[in-house]
Amino acid sequence: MKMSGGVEWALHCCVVLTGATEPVPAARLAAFHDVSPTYLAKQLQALSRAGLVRSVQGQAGGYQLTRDPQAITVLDVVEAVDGRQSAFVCTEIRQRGPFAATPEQCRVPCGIASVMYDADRAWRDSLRATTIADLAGRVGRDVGPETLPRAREWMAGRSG
Amino acid sequence: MKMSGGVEWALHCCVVLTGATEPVPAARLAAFHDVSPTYLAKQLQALSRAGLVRSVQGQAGGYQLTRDPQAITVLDVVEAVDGRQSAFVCTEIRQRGPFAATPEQCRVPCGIASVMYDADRAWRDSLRATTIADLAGRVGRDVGPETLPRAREWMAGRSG
DNA sequence: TTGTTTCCGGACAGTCTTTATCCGAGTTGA
DNA sequence: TCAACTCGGATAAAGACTGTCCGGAAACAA
Ligand code: SF4
Ligand code: SF4
Repeated sequence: MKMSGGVEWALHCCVVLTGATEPVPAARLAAFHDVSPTYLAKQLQALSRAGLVRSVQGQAGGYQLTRDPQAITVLDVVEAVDGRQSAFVCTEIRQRGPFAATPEQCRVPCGIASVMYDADRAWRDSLRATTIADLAGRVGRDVGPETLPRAREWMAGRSG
Repeated sequence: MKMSGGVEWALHCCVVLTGATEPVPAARLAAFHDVSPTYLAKQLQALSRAGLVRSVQGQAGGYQLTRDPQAITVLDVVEAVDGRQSAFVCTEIRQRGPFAATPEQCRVPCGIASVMYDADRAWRDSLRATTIADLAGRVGRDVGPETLPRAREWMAGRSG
């Protein structure tokens, strides 16, 4: 029951991209967070596949958000990186053993699976309620008002 | 983001133990579900450590619930087997890189972590809303009214 | 055109958690 | 007393996650 650590990286990258006006290279994002550049690239590719960020190739290329930060939820990022399926996977053990249920009795998910899926839905609903814009606003408030412009400037610059 | 498969086994065992009047050996429970006896034993040990079931040793030993099934929630079982900590673990990457936050700024969890913890709380609340008794009732309804007494009889018997 | 910068995708080790198994300690019942 | 049966924790095998690498393709500048 452990979520992929890359989710945290991806969320941080999305927040940082909120304040960027030009495409930001993956290497720059990795240097900003001091994490493995190659592994972060993998997470960014997942985001790109999900359509959350657009990848611009070429000399001034990099990544940028495809839509308004207000239209991207935390759930979108989590599902893009960590997968879309429920944490609970039913092994259908009720169809095994001496008192196995018949396949016709297993048309509908049993009570155990239902409870698990309901909980998973509640989890996802909670994540869907917050957008990247909300996160960016809160992070900006936490870190102080003068840091964000400096970070934005560092992103645009050549070396840091 | 995958939950331990043993959670499903443990929940099934708790439901089965609902209708047992004497201690049921782990081997019997394993045979009932046709799963690895030794590995199931490990899950039962976790349940025992959490105080959900009582282990009776000796010749007629086995496992039995410690309290009323109505007083055991699904969350209790999940936390006993799969652990009690949140799926999201913060790596504190905000303290790394050229724009690292100072430790005094990191007294409180940031917005990203807060959202994750809130979602985790919603998940746990949802699991806490259902008890083992509810599950047993629903499973009994799904599987038909005549199966449960037969299963109970099989549990008490010697071989089968 | 040519060269540089950048992303993309898959193939490849290292590391950690999950899965599965074994044998000894302890208890019950005869 | 004795024997049989049980749980319990320590011990290997398997798989998933983490991290790395390289060749290819696309865009831009000279
Ligand atoms: S009873 Fe529910 S949890 Fe168990 S195998 Fe069937 S669907 Fe899965
Ligand atoms: S900003 Fe939040 S998620 Fe990121 S390292 Fe800090 S506490 Fe963790």
